[in-house]
Amino acid sequence: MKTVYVGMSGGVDSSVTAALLKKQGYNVVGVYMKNWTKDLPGMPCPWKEDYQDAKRVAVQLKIDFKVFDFQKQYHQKVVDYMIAQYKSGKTPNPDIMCNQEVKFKLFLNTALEDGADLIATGHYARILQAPDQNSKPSKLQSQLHTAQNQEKDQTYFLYRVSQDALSKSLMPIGEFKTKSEVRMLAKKLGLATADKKDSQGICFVGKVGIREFLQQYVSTTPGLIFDQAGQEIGQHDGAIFYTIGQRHGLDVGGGLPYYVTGKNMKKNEVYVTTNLDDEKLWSDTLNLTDIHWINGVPDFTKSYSVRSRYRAPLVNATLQVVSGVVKNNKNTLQVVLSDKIRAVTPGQSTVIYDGTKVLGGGVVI
RNA sequence: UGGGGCGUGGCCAAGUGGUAAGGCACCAGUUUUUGGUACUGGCAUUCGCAGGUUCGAAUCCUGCCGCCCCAG
Repeated sequence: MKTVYVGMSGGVDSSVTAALLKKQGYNVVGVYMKNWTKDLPGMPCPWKEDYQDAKRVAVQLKIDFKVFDFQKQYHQKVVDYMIAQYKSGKTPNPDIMCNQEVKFKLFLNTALEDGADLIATGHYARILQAPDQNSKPSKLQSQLHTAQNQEKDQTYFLYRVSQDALSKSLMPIGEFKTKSEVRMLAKKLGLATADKKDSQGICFVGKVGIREFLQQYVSTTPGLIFDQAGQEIGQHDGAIFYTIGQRHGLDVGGGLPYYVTGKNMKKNEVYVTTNLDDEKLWSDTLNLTDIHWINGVPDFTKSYSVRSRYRAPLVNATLQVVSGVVKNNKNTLQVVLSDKIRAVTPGQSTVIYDGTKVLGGGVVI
């Protein structure tokens, strides 16, 4: 009997994951990852409640339950990264980093050392064993595929997970076509979390305003806001708080809404436009760095589809290596899109798909 | 101090006798395991101030205050 450690967040999805695997005959151990416990202004940390919900479900399922305390590492790998990125004017995606570093590295390794054969999470994504096209006596490889539920697909957050980690992971929720099916099953099993509201905001931290969060760690000074004509139209309280495409929070009114088109961290200036068609807001080429390929470098002569923010529609694209050979490293990859997309933002990730298969992706420069 | 114009919620702005449109911003909620976007709702008992006319005025009259433009 294989032992699987299930990351239980206290939500429905991971609760059902644990229940399903138990039913399938695994020796299931529930694990609550204690990554963040700090209250923030306007957002008390939900960890205690989440922990209790996870524990409650573990008791209902009669499975072992453990707590892994990763607070220190979460802070180093996710929070520090996030703050550093914001300071440099980028808009990072902490949850992608969390999956890469915490869930599918630290949690995986800790679980394996603790006696696990596999880990599992409640992600809406599928891990499929399929033949490696490139190997001669085609061996099986672990691939990441989009969830059956296209609406909830979470592969966007998972493109940085390694193939090796995938080979030791299970994501049974990816087979569900709708969220309500997951909920119904949870209800049928009588799980305590069946009706718990979906969580939002930064994973583990909760639904904090990014502004309140950053204010805990950086000091800011007011700066100027300029419109598309170069006219000064107002003041902001720190360029770090603003991101491309953003509309609210500028506190400047007039006739039309203002959208952020860019910013200069050094001058502490924010640039905006009232024109939704402004070319600064739309682009059909993206340059990516920090490329990560799950199953190796793909065929650049083919065309793929691409997603540059969570839940955004897929856009057809071709890939071009700008410098050097693109492996899992720092070379630049240019992505040419078939259609323009709005508000491409440095620091955010773009994920590349071949049908339902996730090839990998990179971070927008 | 000759001529002309204007003053409506934080901003822009309809409304010129019948009892305050709309947009932006802001706030709240919805959607969303990042940021952001989008959507829904809320938001002036009151129209620079003071009098007057009228059944009734932000809308007409008078005075005052403030701002802008053209003159000289």
